[in-house]
Amino acid sequence: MKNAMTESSAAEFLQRYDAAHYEKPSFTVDLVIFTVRNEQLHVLLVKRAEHPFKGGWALPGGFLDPRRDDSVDACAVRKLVEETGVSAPYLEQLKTYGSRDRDPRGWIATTVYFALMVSDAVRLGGNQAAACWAPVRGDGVAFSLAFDHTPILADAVERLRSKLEYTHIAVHLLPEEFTLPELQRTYEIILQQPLDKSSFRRRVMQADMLEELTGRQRDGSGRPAQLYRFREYDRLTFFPRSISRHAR
Amino acid sequence: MKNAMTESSAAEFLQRYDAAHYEKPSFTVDLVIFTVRNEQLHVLLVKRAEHPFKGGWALPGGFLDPRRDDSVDACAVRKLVEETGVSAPYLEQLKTYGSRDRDPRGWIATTVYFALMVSDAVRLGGNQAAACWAPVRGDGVAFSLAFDHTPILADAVERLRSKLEYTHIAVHLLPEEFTLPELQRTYEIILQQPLDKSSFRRRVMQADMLEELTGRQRDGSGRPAQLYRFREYDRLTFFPRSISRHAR
DNA sequence: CCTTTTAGTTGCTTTTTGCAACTAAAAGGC
DNA sequence: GCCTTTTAGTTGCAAAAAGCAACTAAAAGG
Repeated sequence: MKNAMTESSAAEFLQRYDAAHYEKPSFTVDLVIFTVRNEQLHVLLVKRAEHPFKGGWALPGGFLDPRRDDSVDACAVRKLVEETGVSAPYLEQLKTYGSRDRDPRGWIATTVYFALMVSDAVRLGGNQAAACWAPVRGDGVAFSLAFDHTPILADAVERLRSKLEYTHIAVHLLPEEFTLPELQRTYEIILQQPLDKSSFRRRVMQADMLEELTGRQRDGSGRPAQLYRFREYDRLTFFPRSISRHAR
Repeated sequence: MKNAMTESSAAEFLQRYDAAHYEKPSFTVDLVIFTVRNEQLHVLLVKRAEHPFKGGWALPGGFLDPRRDDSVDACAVRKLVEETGVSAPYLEQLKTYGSRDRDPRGWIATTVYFALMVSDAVRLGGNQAAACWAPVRGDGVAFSLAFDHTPILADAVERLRSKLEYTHIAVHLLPEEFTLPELQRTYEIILQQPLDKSSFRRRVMQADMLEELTGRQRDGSGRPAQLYRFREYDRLTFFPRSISRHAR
């Protein structure tokens, strides 16, 4: 685009670049994978097979490999598949944490993603490591985690609750077909407060995001519930107003 | 904490770690610095002094230096001061972008922060490089930017608008003392739509975040306006409902 | 066929918002 | 001085939205 001289000096610069490169921090990607089972929010943890924190529980993740991973997002997807066998749930970048002290191996930055999935869909331990679903109480799990994973998990839980207030993401915690009472229960479990049935239904129906599966119902111990499917799995839609504030 | 054998094997592991380390991507921190001046949202851009994209406009930023920077956040603060001379405005992490292609020098990840500041407070060009405030129209600036900075800027603008909908962050674009019409104007400029005066004031006053500076007023061409100060500069508070949706 | 259980609706009250008209306090022209 | 213009700030009411509770609906089980 520019003249020949600029082009050649750019080429020279790039050639010399390797020699002059900055000292680099290490770079990892970690995952906070949420699911709801047994009426409780759970997070996926793995037992560390190596030092540091060998034998301790941690968020799944690991080093980004510039040869295999085309991008940070691709690395997150790769680790998600390795860990759960699931390829396309809801996956969103949370935040990047990096400092000199957070890992005894040195200056390491980690980009953390959070994922939502249906617990049945997951096949644990594909990565050879011991893994478990740990119930989330308050803003974390009952036991301590490796590295700075406890505050990271707390951030993820806060983000999840906050996004639940004004978006539809909870549908990603349910199978493709679900009922309105199931969806409401999911919100209640994560927000930790009961919601009014009629207000909840009004809100969801007005958002016009659900498609009624005509004639399909789910049986239970009472009247069968109508099944629905989420209309646009990719687009994230917003409620004009937060969902709790005035719970019942 | 564990037994001696575990301790010694951990020490050994850490000693051997350097040899076995992964190939690392390079790591930079970039800034999207917003201000409002002349009734328009502006973003700070710098002219690149070196290849690649030498002479082109880009978001300010650069390589993280593990020897100087204790953390990614600290690196962002350092670059903010280098670029603007301002140390403590509103600074929030936006997102991390990283891939093989986004920079001709190779696999580089960048963590992008976005900052809000009062335009008068800024002293440009402390970093020797040419810098300018570029007006934001729609979701970006009128000319093309280096690297993938155009979509990054679009993400930042979207995040700014979205946060304005349900938080108080606009106060950080104004000097410490400001009037309600000034605050409303700031919202209108960024959201690109007129807001109803009475609804706006009700909303802000109910949030109870402003402190009236009794007896202090700002003169203009009409009735003088009451001056206020934001009460809690650190805490971010939420409106229970988004601000636009039904504009006037 | 009566009770229990859960789903789903309806109607009314309360709260919140949108809107427009109103008052208030200054400046400037005449 | 007073009238017009300009911008700040308030008030009152209609419309919309949400909370709440009582209602109907559809199944299962004894």
